Amino acid sequence: MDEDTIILQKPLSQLIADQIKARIWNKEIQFGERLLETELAEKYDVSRSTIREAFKIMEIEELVVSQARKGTYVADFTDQDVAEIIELRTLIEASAFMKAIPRLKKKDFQELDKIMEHMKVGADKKDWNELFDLDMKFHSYVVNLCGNSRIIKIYDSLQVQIRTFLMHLDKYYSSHQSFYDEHKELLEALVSTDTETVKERVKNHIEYVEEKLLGVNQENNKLEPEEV
Amino acid sequence: MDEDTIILQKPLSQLIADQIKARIWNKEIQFGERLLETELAEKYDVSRSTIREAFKIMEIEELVVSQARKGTYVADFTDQDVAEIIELRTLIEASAFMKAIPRLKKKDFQELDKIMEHMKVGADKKDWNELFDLDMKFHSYVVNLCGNSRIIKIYDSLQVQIRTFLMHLDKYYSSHQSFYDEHKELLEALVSTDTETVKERVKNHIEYVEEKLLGVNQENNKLEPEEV
DNA sequence: TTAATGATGAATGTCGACAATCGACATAAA
DNA sequence: TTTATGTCGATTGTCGACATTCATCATTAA
Repeated sequence: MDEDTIILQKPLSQLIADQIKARIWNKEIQFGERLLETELAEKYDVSRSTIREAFKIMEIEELVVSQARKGTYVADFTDQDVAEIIELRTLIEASAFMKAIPRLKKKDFQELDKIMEHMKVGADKKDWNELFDLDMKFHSYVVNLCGNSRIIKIYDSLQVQIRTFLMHLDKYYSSHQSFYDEHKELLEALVSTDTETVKERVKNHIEYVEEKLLGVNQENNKLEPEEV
Repeated sequence: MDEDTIILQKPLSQLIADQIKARIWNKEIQFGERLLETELAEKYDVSRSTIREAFKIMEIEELVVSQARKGTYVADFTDQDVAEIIELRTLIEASAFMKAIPRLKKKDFQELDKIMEHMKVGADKKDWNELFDLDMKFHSYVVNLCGNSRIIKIYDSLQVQIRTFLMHLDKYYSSHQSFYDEHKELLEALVSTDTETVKERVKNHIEYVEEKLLGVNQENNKLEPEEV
């Protein structure tokens, strides 16, 4: 272990789960890779029980999959998985955004504006990592206003999954600037408070992520790939 | 424990989770009740580790909620929770049904017809328990055709939750016969394969469950309550 | 050569015990 | 009486060890 500070209050298993999650994001652990209880227990200097609990936590977040007596594996995001996640996200987010519209107060727009300012900086710095963080913040902020804790929970889980497979791509079919512009348009739709406009823009926005970031449906797409 | 047959192949923790779930359905365990690891370990004659694992399994199904160092509690379905679950179900099911329509084959309709026949028998016997089982089968069958494993998973979890709080009501604002009729109409809509018709009927159907079974929005409802 | 069988090591499932923490009650101070 | 503090039992968190199951590979028979 890097540190042995005595923080606690959170269970060790939760901390371990966070560490493993970070490792996956950093590509130190690959998709589909098997996670061995014994090995990780030794690595983090904790017991196997603790690792097991950490696995369960990550299983709830759908970051790992475990089969009885077959072991625990990091989720493997095939094209099929990505398509499923995006379909579900579209469904959930379009609905949540529409429910959020009438609840948007002045201070909410101020908050969203602030995120957009940071995103502008991130775009100038061409920092995808920061842009993705702000992207998550932006969308989560609106979805959190929908008032349905179960929808919010599912959405959070989807965000983690999306973030995870985005981190594992080695190039994106979009510029940092247009990523910013996309969110700017989405915000303008929200300001209009017109449900149909918002619904359309959310769907377009997610389509954008699918096509321009992931590069799927490239046969219909003439853009030149940009390096990250 | 009732039996000590040596089945296995499934982890003990999974079997324990099933048993506890059954106990909740049978009202032997109340909503919001605290589940003590020690007590259950003794009751089922297993170690606390096993009970802990069972809790995690139920947590994934959202049947229990656990807070670090505060314990694990059976989910408490407040009116707010029920509203959230139904909202989510409407969203998910309407979408899944529409995606399922073009995939419905002859043998699928035969299967659904068979379920309806059983439901007719259940309605004649005025057996809510059986009707609810068949209701779950009917809806799950169609949703399973949608092709998105994540949507199916969420739907399964919702079914379990709905089934759970339905079992805890002591009366329903609907007759067994009209429960059957509702599904008959839903099936006819599917046969028509018209997306808009199906979408409408799914929403009406879930509204029906909400109003006629749960008795919410009774101010707009002149029906006399029927005993179970 | 191929398929079936059996032995061996590795990994998961389960266990009981100890450690850390929480909640409730009793006691004391204001 | 009310609030604060300290003790103690109860409960969860973590641990290391044993039991069971799985996967691999060598061996053997066809």
